[in-house]
Amino acid sequence: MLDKTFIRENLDLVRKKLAARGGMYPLDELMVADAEWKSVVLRSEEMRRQRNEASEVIGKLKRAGNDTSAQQAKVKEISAEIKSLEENMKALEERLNSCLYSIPNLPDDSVPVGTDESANLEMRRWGRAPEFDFPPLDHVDLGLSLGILDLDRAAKIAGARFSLLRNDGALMERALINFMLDVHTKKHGYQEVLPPFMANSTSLFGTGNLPKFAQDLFKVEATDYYLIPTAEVPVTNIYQGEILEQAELPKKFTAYTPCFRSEAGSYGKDVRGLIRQHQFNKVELVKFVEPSASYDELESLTRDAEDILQQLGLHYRVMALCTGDMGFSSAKTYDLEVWLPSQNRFREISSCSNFEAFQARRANIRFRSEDGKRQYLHTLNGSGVAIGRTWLAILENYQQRDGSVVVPEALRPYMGGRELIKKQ
RNA sequence: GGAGAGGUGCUGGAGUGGUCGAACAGGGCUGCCUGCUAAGCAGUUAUACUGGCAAAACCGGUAUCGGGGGUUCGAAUCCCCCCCUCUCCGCCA
Repeated sequence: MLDKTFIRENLDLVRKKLAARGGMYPLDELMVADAEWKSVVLRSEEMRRQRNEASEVIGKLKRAGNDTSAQQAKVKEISAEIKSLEENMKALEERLNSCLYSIPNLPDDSVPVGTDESANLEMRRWGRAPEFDFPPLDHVDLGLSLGILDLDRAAKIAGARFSLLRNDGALMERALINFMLDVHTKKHGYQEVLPPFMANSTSLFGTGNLPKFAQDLFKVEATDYYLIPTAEVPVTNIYQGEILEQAELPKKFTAYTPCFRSEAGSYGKDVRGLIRQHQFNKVELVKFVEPSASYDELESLTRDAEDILQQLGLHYRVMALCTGDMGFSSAKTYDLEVWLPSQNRFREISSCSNFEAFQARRANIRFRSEDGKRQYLHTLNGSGVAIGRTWLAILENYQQRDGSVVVPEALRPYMGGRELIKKQ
């Protein structure tokens, strides 16, 4: 959510930056509603002032034993008018908020301008694609033949876009979770948290998932609970409504959670395999930082996520998303894309974003600066990294001619020293 | 799920219809005092929106005592609904 006052005072800039994102946003409607709202507020405040004054007089007269029925009748009228003004105000507020809530964050000046992913900018690349002297299989064929992946049974249990891992497949998934958490806590200094896997609508509003993206979420019927689409939601909301001290910043958290996404609107996309699932595991990184530090923190957060891929020896590149390809709440996003031999291209495995104060304003997360002033802090997060996609990337990149898969060295201590996954 | 207790400012904690943005204490800040420390004395100490202003300072207004609604001329205080915390019972991994 943007600051209403900022929009009002920088309308041209806001218009320009939103144009870079593409899409239509109700800026003019917002301004009109805001002006109307203001005039109604002014009137209702004036009426309240009158009521307060008159009521005080009545109190005094009554204590002196005077009759006050005439004054009371008058105040009653005032109250009636206030009530109608308030109804008007509420309607305007709703209109104003629905505009405000539908406007995305403004892209940072350093974000490349463009309408779709073709305008994303490659920042750097690490490692090299493995070369095979045999036709490489994709992770589905590998996983099925190794007996570590069972999609038919998963479909029976739940449906399409679910998976069942078995034996070393399940073990490797668990190993990846532990490996990533260890790296982020021990090497990168993040505090590990294990949050609820469901969150209420207030929390989802705070991160910007609601109200606009309700269709992407699974909601638990007859409750206000949603399955979290990412750990970003519960972890960012840890400090919802709080005021932190400047000295405690930055605060850095890492969390493992499963993630649940309806994937509405992605019918026919990535239907094969584990790339796009209704449920997947992820280790997330979340930071609460001072505004002046947030872009440096985005760089280091991205490096922290990259470190995982480097330790696993997976070839990847870092993309700066362009204005048209960024998520709703983000001011700047780097995607990490890992090499997938079966597709002969890079696929997203992590997304690292600086939200500036966009989420902090929605979730009301502030900090007290050294001069005692309260202001919104900046939030960031990034996948550190997606477990499911790492799992399949390892299968594809480390496959052998005989269909077995070499376990990356960094992962072996987490798999009882196992060096190779063979047919089970 | 049943019964009960409670949710007030940075903290503790008063306050059962008007003079309450809220006693009192603690903490914080400013000044005085002081060889140093401790103590003492005086003052000060919320947030949001909004009017005056180009802006800040400042002055004024409105709102805020878990959230929402109601009663009333007037609500922290009365009534209703909801949320959260605690205790006991039931159920349960």
